[in-house]
Amino acid sequence: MSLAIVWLRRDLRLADNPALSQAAAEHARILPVYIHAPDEEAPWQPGAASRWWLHHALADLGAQLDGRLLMRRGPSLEVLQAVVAESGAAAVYWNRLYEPAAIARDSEIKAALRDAGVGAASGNAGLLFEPWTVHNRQDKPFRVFTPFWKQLLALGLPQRPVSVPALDGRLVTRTAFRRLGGVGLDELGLLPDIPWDAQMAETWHVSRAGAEARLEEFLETDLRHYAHGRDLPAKDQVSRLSPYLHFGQLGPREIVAACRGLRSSAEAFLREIGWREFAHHLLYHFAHTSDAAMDARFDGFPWRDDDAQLIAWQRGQTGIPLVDAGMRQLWATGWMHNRVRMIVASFLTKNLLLPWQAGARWFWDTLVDADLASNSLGWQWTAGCGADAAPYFRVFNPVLQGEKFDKGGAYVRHWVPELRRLPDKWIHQPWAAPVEVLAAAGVSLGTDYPRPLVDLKASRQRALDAWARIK
DNA sequence: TGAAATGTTGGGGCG
DNA sequence: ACGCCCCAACATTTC
Repeated sequence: MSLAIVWLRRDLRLADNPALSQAAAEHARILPVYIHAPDEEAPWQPGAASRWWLHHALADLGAQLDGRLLMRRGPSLEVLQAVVAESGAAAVYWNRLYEPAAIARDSEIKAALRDAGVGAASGNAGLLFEPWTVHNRQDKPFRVFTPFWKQLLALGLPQRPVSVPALDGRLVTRTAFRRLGGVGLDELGLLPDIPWDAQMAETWHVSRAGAEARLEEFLETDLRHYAHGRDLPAKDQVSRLSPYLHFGQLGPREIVAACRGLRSSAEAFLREIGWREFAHHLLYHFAHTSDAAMDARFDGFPWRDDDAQLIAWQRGQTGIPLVDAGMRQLWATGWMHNRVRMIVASFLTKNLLLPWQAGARWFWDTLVDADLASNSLGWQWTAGCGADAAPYFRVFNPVLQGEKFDKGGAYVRHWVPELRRLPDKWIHQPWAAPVEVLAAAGVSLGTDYPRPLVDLKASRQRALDAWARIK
């Protein structure tokens, strides 16, 4: 009976999984394998929040596989070759990753396996379209989102996920599984040494069931108000599906399929799935953009270097309530509302004039949905140096953004409780409040809550002047 | 998927 | 009744 290895990476689901389905179609037995090879992910090794998520996602997938998910650690190729030898597998199946380093590694592995006479096949579980299949009339990759998205719609979004293979009696036998050994999930060291994850566990259900429940709830309740509601961080009428998508507990085809029949109300939401797709296509075609600006003029941009201010931003101690609220939500839950992501990113890159890469790195280390393509695009977009980016002079004013999108300050009050007794009028700019108002609210600036790191008006002007020097 | 500066308009107070 | 000024309110331009 022929046996196939299914090498799982960021496609941690049984449904809509081409590698798994193809392996099951072509072989009598399936051996699912996860390989922990942190060295191969440098310099973008997942941060602590991502590792926390991965741990629970693997635990859940292992349970779905009836305890038969083989885990090993070590260089991917060596491990695969060893498992092939030990199990007598005829072939290895996986779903493609699209980061430059992963592509290089996987190509080598595919070639090496085939050289050794082992079958190797890869499928697509992560994207709606393969990046090399989408191009404009000049046969070049798109650099602007809207025409890119129109093209995807014209091509027709894939509407049908791949069905779940019947795995009954198809998994590697328990005896064979035990003989293969492998390491326990806890031995991968993905969980934090100190228990900072209490609020994370309260916030997230890291499982396939959690992903399905979240998708269903979002489509039933939040989608109706999504076009406007997604702008209100206190209401949080957003999908919160990004971490599930990153680890492949849910696939984009499944989301498109779930939106069928909701056509018009789902339009704005599907557009966001389009941005995710755009990000992956961009990083595929412009491999340097995780580290360097797409707009080469920014190579000479006068970014500042200020560790104290960077740390204040990271810790949510900038003295700008909406910025601090966002940074604290990120630290506590591994996630931040998207509107607030734009605001904190604008503040870092424009008001503080600190490099977008520093912000991207912090997000990388702290987000449960940290994704190299989406993160790079988002930061370059805000910094004004990316493809189809916001113009550099578009500077968010966190006070006005707060008054527009967090009217009443519920979001700020939740994450910056030391300001909760301030009246609405001053909640987004405590530094401007009369002393008696501050006293009545029990706030002493500089003691209970920092004074603003920079003056918003002056720092905005400083950013515009810096931009004038490179344009 | 901005904000601020600048320009225009129109109503009302007033001489 | 009329012209003038002020100033919201809104529109347009600029960064």
